[in-house]
Formats: sequence, C-alpha cells, structure tokens
Amino acid sequence: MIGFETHDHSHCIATGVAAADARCREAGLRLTETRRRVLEILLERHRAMGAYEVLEVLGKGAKPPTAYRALDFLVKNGFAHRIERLNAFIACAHPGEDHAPAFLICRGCDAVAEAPSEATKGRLGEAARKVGFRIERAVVEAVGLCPKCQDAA
Amino acid sequence: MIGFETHDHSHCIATGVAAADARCREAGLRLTETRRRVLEILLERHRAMGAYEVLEVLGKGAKPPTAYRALDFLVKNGFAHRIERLNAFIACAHPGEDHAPAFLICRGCDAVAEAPSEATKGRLGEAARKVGFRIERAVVEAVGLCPKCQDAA
DNA sequence: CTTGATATGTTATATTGTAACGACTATCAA
DNA sequence: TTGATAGTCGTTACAATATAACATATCAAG
Repeated sequence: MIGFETHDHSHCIATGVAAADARCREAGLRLTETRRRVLEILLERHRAMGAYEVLEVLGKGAKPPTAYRALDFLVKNGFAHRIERLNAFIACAHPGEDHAPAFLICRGCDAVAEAPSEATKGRLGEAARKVGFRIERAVVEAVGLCPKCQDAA
Repeated sequence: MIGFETHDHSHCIATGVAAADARCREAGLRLTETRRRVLEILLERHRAMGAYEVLEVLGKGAKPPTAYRALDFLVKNGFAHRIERLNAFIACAHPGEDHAPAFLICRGCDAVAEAPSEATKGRLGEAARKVGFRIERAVVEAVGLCPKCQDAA
C-alpha cells in the first residue's frame, strides 16, 4: 500500500508517466500532450485535485472540457482514479496493474492513500450473489484521520 | 439485506417514519414538518433521489437550502444515506440501528440496495491500522446490474 | 415572558460537470 | 496522393449540484 509516509516524489512522477507511456503504446492509445500534462500535474501534487484546480494549473485559458476530457481518459485507462467523496481526481499509485482500489481519505489534510480492495470478495460479494446482483465496479472510500493529523489533534 | 425484491411499500413508509419519530423523541431531536415530509418522499419513491428532485416534489416554491437542510438532518441522524456516486439520497433501510452500510447500485434502473458493510473489519481495516490511519466512516458503493436488468440485457 | 438556541425563508452565488459543433490530426486503405 | 474514418481538441453556452449570508420565525427552558 502506498500511504502517508514521505517518499521520493520525482521517482513517482517519472515512473508514473513512463508506465502510462508504455501502456498506451502497447494498447494503441494516444497519450497526447494535454493528457500527459494532466497526469504529470496529478503526480506532482500527489493528492486529490478537483477538475477546476487542474484546469488552473494547465493555464493557457484552458476550458473545463479540456480538463474533464483528459481526466476521463486517465481514469478510464487506469492512470488515475476519481474520488467520489471529494469530487476529485488522483494519480494511480499502481499504474499498469488492473485493480479496483480502496482509498483512505484524511479529513484533516485531504491526503489520500490507495489500498488494495477486495470488496467483491468478502461478505459484500456474498450478499450480492445472494440477491443476484452482478458487481462490475466497487467504490470504497474510508474517511478518517491520518497519523499526522491524529498527532496534531 | 433489503434488496431488489418487491415488498409492501406502505409498511416501509409507516415504519420508517415511526422509527424516525421515536428516535427523535428519545434523542431530543426535532422531526419538523419539512424533515418528516422529505423522509416520506424518500420512503415513497424507495430509490435514490437528487436534492433537486426532492425539491420538486416538495413544491410550494421551496428553494434548494430547504431540501439540503432536511436531507442533511436525515443523513446526520441515520434516517437516510447519501449515495456519493449518484449525488443522491435514499431512505435508510434499517432505521434506528447504528450501521455503516454498503450499497449495490444498479446502473440499469438506478435501484439501490443496502447491504451490511464490514469495510473496517476486513483487510481494509488491517491495511489502515498498519499505516496508522483511523477510519471514522466508510463509503462502499458497488455498481453493477440487478437481476431484472440482467434479464433485460 | 424573556432568552438563547434551533429552524426556516430568501436572495444570490459558488462549484462541478456536459452538450453541441466545427476544426484539426492521425491512420489506413485504395 | 487521396480520400475515408475515427479520434481529438477548442470553444461557447449551459445544466446540475451545492452553499453563503442574513433576516425572520419558532421552540423549550428558566
């Protein structure tokens, strides 16, 4: 799990973009300038960002659809995730792997950690099967306090 | 679990409102006319409704804050839940019990079932403890197809 | 009845997200 | 090369969701 500990940012950014690049080449997807730039922005900040916040960083008088299109592309192809609870987006911490993550969201500092999720395997999966519901995608978002914010309080 | 099967609606509404009434009395909360009406609306429809949809049903030229305030009250006190993924609200299926539910959301017909959640107990809970994150609340929303919509497809 | 807390009505505005359309670009096949 | 096609982008306008702020009204306790 990639969590709240500090770490080497520049490495994150480099591997994140490289992974997206590689995966796009092999899948025939186009990692265009705007898309790459938005991914970099998410990786640099390394936290959940709203679409309009990304838009500001893009500058150049970019309009909402520009940000939303790039973000949609990144989310659809697994390079970023949408955090429903925050109406925000965050770079994926495990680019390339096929996964349905869970998130730990700190309500103090808005940091977001990505954890492996097995929502469809546990009792929720059982309950779903029992009533004949077919789960396609699961959103798991836990809100609480990260270690730093617990200390601060 | 309360799911996709058909059932006696009027019973739902009666018990839902009664439970809220009882719980408010014992907790010193005020289930005012608007709040009661909004709860009834959610119970009648028995599906996730947007705040503006509730507002329309309220009629009488009600303005957004009226709906949001009532919904906030109901959510805060456990009589309704917010479905992040849909920006919508649904009456609680287990009024009175203290619980952190998971939801099964059908993308075909927008029906929502409430299932017991144990997000903080399973591996997510372990992962959180491991990094020192204290979970306060968990949102679990699974998107997929309910039995009826699977048949239709 | 007064007081303090809570709830409501109202206006205005903030935030988040899309529809629609025309122009441009990459790719591929004839 | 040319044209066909699908995907992408810039732009305008707007839709949908949510909240701030402030005046008024209501309730419950002393």
